[in-house]
Amino acid sequence: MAQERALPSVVERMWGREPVTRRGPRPRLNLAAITAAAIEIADAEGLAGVSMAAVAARVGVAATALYRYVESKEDLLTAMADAAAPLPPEPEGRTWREYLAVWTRTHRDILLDRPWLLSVAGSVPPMGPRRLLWLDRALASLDGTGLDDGEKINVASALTGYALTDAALVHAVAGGDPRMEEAGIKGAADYGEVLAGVLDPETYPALSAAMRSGAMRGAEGWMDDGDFVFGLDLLLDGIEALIRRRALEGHGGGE
Amino acid sequence: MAQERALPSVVERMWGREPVTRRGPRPRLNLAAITAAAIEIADAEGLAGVSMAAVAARVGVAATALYRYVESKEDLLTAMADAAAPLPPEPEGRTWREYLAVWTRTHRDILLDRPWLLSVAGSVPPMGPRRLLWLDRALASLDGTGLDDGEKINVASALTGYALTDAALVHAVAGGDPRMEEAGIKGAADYGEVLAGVLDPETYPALSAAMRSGAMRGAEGWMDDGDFVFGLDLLLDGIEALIRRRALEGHGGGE
DNA sequence: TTAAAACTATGAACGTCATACACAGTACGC
DNA sequence: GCGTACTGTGTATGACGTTCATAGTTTTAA
Repeated sequence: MAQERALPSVVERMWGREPVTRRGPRPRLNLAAITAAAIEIADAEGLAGVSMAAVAARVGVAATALYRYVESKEDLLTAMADAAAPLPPEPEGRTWREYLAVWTRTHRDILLDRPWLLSVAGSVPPMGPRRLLWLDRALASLDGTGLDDGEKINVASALTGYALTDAALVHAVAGGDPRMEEAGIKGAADYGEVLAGVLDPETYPALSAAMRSGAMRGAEGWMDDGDFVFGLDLLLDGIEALIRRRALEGHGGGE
Repeated sequence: MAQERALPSVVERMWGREPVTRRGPRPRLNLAAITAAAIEIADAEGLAGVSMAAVAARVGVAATALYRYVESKEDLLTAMADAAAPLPPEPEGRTWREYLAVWTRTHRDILLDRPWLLSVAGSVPPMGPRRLLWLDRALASLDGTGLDDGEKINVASALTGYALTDAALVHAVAGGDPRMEEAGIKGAADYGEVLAGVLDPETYPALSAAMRSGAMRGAEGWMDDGDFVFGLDLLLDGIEALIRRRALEGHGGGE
């Protein structure tokens, strides 16, 4: 039986494999141009501004013309999620730990720069050329550590996840939600203060104590850079421990 | 100056503080009933089925009546994200590590049970009674470890993030996207196989090698339970290292 | 007991959006 | 040069979130 497996058609286009056509007018557009326009809108107005009509207007065609290049708006978002990724950092002779730290931080910074990515990135497994390049570089940095391929992928997944959730949290606490600003909550300190007033110390003993002790207040407050490094080091320490364990187990191709 | 800080009105209602009214007809509904109906719909049909009209129909009022209890659909989603959380697991005399392992796994399983939560959970900082109860229990489990409150919160955040991204990944790879099934990609193994066919070994050396080596294939494939435990242990090992470090530094309240 | 006040739910209406479909125009193959 | 296959357009549709004026209901005050 012939293999039925293929890439979804958007993904095919993300890899530059636009269908070869012989007859008919030359296409005026291509997926990359459409995606770039959509990203510009998202950067300027957020995801809410990205309507098919708005994107089409920006590239100079009617709204329905986009459906020649994309099967649905979902497809467009998928393409955006990949195209928005810049090139991953260069290894430059760094150790795996140094490199993965930079890799994760850059990853997070990209998400903070483009908060709309947060709403899109988690939904689809990475299949585009840019995101997979990031994955490749993470795996490459772990060459010679003794981890097997599956473990390397898991490590990269965990770091990706950390970048994503840290960015989501920072964004949410620091002005991501207009309702918070309306309520006068402008940052982590306010957030903690309000919570401290609401929590019943009997049902929330540990949390209300933490809030009252001012864990969210001051210069060493919540969600500054130190907190990012903190969580990142948690993961990297765990990875380092694993690598050391593998090294002790012997370097053979064991089970 | 009087403190302007307050909770957004939905959040106020999530805490049971519905506004006290004296005159006029008794409200037929409350936020909890609306939220419960919305959750039932989301469980049955996914987030796409949750329209204001559908929710209103389920509780037996006109669509516009909901706006007496909620300022926007966003508000409703926020309330759903909190109400969907069950009670956190009980400590039952477990060590912090045992407890946080159960806590994180349960957290992830909830997200897999209700994939629609994935699209909602990351957007807003937890401010509702249920989600904060989870946070409280995580902090409580770290009592006596020598970590300060800020560190405890960071630990809980990192674990929350891990639960979230692991669930998102499992969901995405295993049937979360109808486009994948259309393309004949039914699981991680197919995913790996297709990628192996697309990747150019020169630009993606590490990744294409991993795919060709079959890292995603077979019983020890991608995204089974072992992979969840793998990443979780990474984090827990890191936390354990931190706790040990703190214990050595001395038990005083020093910086 | 009555009148005003305050609040609830309703129905109709609006603007926006994603998308389907039939059509007109265009370039290539024969 | 004719047919074919493909591209972009215009129109239309149905769903959705939300606004607003209104009718109806319960409580307060006289």
